[in-house]
Amino acid sequence: MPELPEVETVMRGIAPALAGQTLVKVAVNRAGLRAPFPKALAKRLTGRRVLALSRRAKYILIALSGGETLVLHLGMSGRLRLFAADAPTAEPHDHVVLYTAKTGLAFNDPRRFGLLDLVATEAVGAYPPLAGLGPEPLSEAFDAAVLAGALAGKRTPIKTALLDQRVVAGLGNIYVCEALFRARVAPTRAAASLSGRETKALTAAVKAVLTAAIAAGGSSLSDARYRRADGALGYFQTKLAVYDRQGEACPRKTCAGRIERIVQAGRSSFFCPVCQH
DNA sequence: CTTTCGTCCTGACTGC
DNA sequence: TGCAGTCAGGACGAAA
Repeated sequence: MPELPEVETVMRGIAPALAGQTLVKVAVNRAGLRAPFPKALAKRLTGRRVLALSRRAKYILIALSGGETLVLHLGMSGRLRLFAADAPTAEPHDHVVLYTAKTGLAFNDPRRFGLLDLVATEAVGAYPPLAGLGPEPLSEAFDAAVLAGALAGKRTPIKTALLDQRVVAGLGNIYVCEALFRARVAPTRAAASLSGRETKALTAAVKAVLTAAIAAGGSSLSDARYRRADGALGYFQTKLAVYDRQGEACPRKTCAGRIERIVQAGRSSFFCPVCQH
């Protein structure tokens, strides 16, 4: 569900409430999500100070005193909900709740595809889910030459290639569709077939759409599962050009096309067959 | 090696 | 109203 802009928004939302605070209690309501929680997680975390929060790809990293870092992934349906400690709330699927003196932070995830793990801070980069990730799309490490290199020799469709977190980290189904639309590249194109010009346009489109989405607080689609940590909805969904808009007119004013939906690698792709080539 | 496919799980929506 | 079927923002492991 959440992609890079949503994860970034959530991380920024919880950082002020956690950074510098001490964890006074950790409630574990369920043994594990995608991976089992470290044994006795609750006890090991109590008394730790939160040093800093950051994001890598779709992972939120919460660095703690004691040389360990909480690695958190929201999966498809994960949500972090911040509440005041003197007005606690509980909802179904609150799997883990972190408490500071002032606030509680619930990790809620109905589908349980999310991940919460505790890793040695110095080894976070080598932690298997993070180890093979490609460049951060908003960093200077991601440019047209790097993308071209990652796509070289790939026969898979460009849509599928961009979902591969080893190529570029943090994109998901929504923003891949949106970036391809902005770059006017058809999702069915073989990854290695893009011209230098197209690769350049695609790199710029990825950066632009992610930046705009972060500014809007992410996208909250119709099921409204994604929320900011304070409960507010993102509003970038109103600006999506193609995602979930099959049948609608292409938003390019000079284009007479209609948005189509196809399935690639088991995932929906939305695009304009007229102006994306 | 690369690429596709099924699977993990719940909830929301569609159509009969 | 009920119920079966479909689909979902992700990621992994097995299989080809």
